[in-house]
Amino acid sequence: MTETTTLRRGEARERLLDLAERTVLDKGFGATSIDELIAGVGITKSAFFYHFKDKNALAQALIERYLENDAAILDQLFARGDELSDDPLQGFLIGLKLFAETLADLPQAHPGCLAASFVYQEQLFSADVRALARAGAVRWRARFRARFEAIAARRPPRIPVDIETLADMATAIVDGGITLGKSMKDPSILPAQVLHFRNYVRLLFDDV
Amino acid sequence: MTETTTLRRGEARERLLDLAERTVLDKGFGATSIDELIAGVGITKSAFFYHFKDKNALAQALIERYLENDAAILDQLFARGDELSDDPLQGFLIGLKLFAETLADLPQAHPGCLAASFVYQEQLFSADVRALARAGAVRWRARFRARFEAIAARRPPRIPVDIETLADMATAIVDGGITLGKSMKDPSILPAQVLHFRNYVRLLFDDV
DNA sequence: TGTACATCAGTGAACGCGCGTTCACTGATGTAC
DNA sequence: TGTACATCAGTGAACGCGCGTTCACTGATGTAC
Repeated sequence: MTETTTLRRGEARERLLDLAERTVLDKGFGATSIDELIAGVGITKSAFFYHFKDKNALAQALIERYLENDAAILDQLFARGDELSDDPLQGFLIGLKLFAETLADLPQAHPGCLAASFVYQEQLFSADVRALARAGAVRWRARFRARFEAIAARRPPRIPVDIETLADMATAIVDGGITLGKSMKDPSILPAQVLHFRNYVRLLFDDV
Repeated sequence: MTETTTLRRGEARERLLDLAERTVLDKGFGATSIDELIAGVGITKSAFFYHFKDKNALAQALIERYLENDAAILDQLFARGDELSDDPLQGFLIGLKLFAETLADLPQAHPGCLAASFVYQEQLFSADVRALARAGAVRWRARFRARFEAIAARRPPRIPVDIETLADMATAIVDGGITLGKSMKDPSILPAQVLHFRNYVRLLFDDV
């Protein structure tokens, strides 16, 4: 496969991003060298610098793509949940279940959370990239917060809870589940954690 | 402060570990150079290699020390919880509250989870170090699993849950809470997440 | 339809720097008798 | 208490390699007229 095949327009860039994402999740951004990326894609180093002005620009493109992608997935799953129930709580519980199932159906373990992997390498990145990574967490918070406010407006929780930190729990449990699953090399950990979070929401807001 | 002061026996090694831990949590193991560590401690590079046969030996010492340390803290807090109540559930709930308070009282944000930071840099470490990091998660699982089994033996949970994944939830929420807190630069996130986990345990096993 | 030009997607060679690691050597401290 | 020796905790200089980055240049593709 050292064979050089001609790439379609824009394809080299996509391939660089794909390979970089996998590699960064595997060994971190700092340990991912431009040399190994270009070797994997089959272009020269100068071609890399044609697509990205420096290594930080790669990080930026990587995280933008990652955040857009997971926002789209969550939008889709929770929209489907709301199609199946008019009640905001039930729709949300369905969405969470769909999310857990989606994660469980992934052929191999979820490769990792790119944003989380950046958190532990902060000093490697420019301020823009760090701001972008933080914006990811802020978006998750806003998404779940809005939902929990709608749920709590209909029915108060069984015990008093703070809505914002409850929203953050979604982020924390997904990130923690990914990390633990990666550490234990057990792909079933992440979906199981999502279902525990779902249980907690049920116990808080549902009659059970 | 470039002043060279004589170090007590074994002190240079400790200082290397202290500085290395902070630096690794800040920017990752790969991005932490031996040069900056020795500059910070005030010894030469050769002295570093006197204390650690190579950089991986530093990683090994770092994670061993970290795991011992957090096991000791948890032992102490949950032992105190059990002193204050004979019921395994109540003792555990007290322990979790003490844990959240301890985290909240830290002067600055919890600097990070060393084991988690290693997960995203796997390829940098020898197999021994990777095994050691994984052993940390296994120990947390065993600790919480034993406790939940004792709790469930007295009183069944309100809804059926798997004990092992519930035990893992402690690890996931702490790790996720640390990462999110670090990302948002908000030290209150981690203790709040621990308290949500505590709520979940209460809702599962307590009359509320 | 043909031609001129702009843009796209690269090539190839060189660069300097920082990194982890090695090696021969050394002064201070601790221990045995 | 004195001396011999071992161990501890380093020093200083050199190493080669891989890294990200720069620069001048180029062939293929797309667009305007």
